Amino acid sequence: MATSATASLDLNLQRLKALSDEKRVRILTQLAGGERCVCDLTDALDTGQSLLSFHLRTLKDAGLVTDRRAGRWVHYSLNGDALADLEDFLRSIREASAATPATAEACCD
Amino acid sequence: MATSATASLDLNLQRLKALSDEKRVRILTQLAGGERCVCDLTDALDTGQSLLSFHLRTLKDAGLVTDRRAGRWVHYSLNGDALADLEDFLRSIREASAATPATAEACCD
DNA sequence: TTGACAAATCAAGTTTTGTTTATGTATACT
DNA sequence: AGTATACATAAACAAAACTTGATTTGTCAA
Repeated sequence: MATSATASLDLNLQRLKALSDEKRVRILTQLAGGERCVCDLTDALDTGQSLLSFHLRTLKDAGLVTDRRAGRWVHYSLNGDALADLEDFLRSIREASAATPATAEACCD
Repeated sequence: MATSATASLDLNLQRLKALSDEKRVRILTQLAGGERCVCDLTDALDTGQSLLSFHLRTLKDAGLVTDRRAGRWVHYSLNGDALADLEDFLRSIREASAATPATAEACCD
């Protein structure tokens, strides 16, 4: 068990919601290649600046990305720890499942 | 690298969407405790039967759960492989991120 | 200080998604 | 057969999310 205990169910849910949009997932894969400023992302994702800003805020509120101001530009980068937390959350469900006997309680017999 | 290559980006996205609802996450945590029939889940989640059926279908369409008919009852159980695929997908993004040099290409200097 | 540029915010409109209610289908029991 | 139970589906509605366009904030350069 790693750091998953640090992320509450609500936080994990917020992060899952943040990842439930294609554009936001694409943003993350872009950021996986390193820090990016918004102007680069608008080019890469072919999206309006305002819309991109909206999605970046969603990701930032969920703690999945961080931002850094540099002059006129704002650089975004991926927060790997948040992703790791989410992996741990999913694993905890999966491992609980694996631990249950194959023949679980019959529900209504 | 495990089985993640088997799940396309679209499938991973569909699964992330399926996990972006609190009730559906709670269903999964219930199923982590073993196979459950719908009637048990309605009790556990305090949700109408119809609504539960809707959410179960969403999970099933995403491949996150499987169902098994037994007489009048339908038993649902969690598909651990699908969760594992999702973990691998998140990890692949995270590890790509970790592999990039700390000082990435400056975007607009 | 003025103008230009990068990005965020706001206020709309549109689309998706979740919820409810009613109905349909399948199985079991008598 | 007929009835009851367990679950799925359909339509109508409500709520949330996404998208767009206009405006605002912050920064830099002349």
